[in-house]
Amino acid sequence: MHIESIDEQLAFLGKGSVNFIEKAELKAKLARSGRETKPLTIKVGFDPTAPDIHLGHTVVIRKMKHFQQLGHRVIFLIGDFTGMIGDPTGKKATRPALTKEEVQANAETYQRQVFKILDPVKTEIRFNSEWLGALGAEGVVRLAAKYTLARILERDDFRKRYEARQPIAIHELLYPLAQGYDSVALQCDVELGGTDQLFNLLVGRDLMREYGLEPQVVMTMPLLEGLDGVEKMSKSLGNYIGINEAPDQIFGKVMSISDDLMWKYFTLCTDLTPAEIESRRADHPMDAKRELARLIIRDFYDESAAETAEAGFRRVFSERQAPAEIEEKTLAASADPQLLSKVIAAIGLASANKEAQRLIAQGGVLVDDIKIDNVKHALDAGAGKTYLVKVGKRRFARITFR
RNA sequence: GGAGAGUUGGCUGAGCGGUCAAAAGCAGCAGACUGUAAAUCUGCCGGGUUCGCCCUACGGAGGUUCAAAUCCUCCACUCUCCA
Repeated sequence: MHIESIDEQLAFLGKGSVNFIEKAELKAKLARSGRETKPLTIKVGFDPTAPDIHLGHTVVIRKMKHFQQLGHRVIFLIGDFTGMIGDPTGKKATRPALTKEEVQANAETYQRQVFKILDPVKTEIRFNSEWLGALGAEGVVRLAAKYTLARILERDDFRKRYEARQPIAIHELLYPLAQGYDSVALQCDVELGGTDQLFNLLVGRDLMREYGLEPQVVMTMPLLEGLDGVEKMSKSLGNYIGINEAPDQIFGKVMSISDDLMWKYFTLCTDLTPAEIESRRADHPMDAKRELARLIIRDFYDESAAETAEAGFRRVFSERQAPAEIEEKTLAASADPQLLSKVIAAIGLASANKEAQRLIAQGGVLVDDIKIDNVKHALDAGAGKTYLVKVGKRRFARITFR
């Protein structure tokens, strides 16, 4: 991709961003890069412990791609050293240190997923233990000497935890410094991150100045709310759309986000221009959302996968039919009838017998398309008997007694 | 080293001897409605059960009591103040 004017490049790169510090500096860097035909170095850090990439991660990764499209060099930095600290924005401060093998395995998982979006040729994968590990105790002390406690406590979550009398371990204070030092070591031109990373990214600027380098430009991207529409998308909250998930799963999950939130997904999870997104607002919300789901699936699979997923969705939810492929389950046959609730629990359509009873009582269970609301309903479990069981709107199984 | 405060279900957060499987909110699940797994409304939301009850649960271990999330002792962890 080639965009002639630097102002157009700036607009392209800035799409969707929240903080952009300083735009003028990036403009100068872009101009110089063009003059000297020397690509800029863009860094983004990733946690080595969670190699399952979801749509939330792709917001920043997509931005990395935009820089690549303009010919710049992107560093996918795996924070194997900082991972020992664990970014304190989370609740759990300290995480177990990973072994070299685990880090390596996670890195490979990352690569498999991340190259669905990024250009492998223009991507460099690095590990920050390379330079942070080499720092040693003395180096850490020297690095720590470059910052003050007051400045560290400017960070919002540190300040809040401090004021709320919540524990802050000393090593957590080193996290921003370590991350900032990454920028020094790599001599970054730009660092990208979520808005929650703003402080850490700015520390990188400060440290680069301290080390006599041109400070990096900092750009932050909004955090993407998950399926619940409230919390940030994360694996631990279970409100995520994983890029490795099956297309029909992705389709259904996208359709479950609220009409309001859909526009944010359009902005952050597709490459449509702001004008193109605006024009979608005239569409029926359901049609717009279907297109969004297709676009997202196409990024990670292809057009035909997107179409198949959409057809499956229409079949199950619009037409209320059983999906084309249904999981087959086999249970041991018995001369005695088997309680439906126990059967449902046994094949995993409910977590427990109690839960299955609840679902039946609430009218959420269909056997062979007939609603069963009697908790004591039992199935004839003779050999060869087979049933199509539907629990809720989207859990199906075909059970056969053998 | 001393003095005090605190630790409740996935999360936030009430309860402070029985009526507590534990208020409320969030998240989750189901139903109705629909335009979709949107929105809204309603219900459910530890497990087992011969549906009588039984078991597990309020940081951990003991104890007092007919009865403890609630009282006592010790332990662990966190915070505050003093030194």
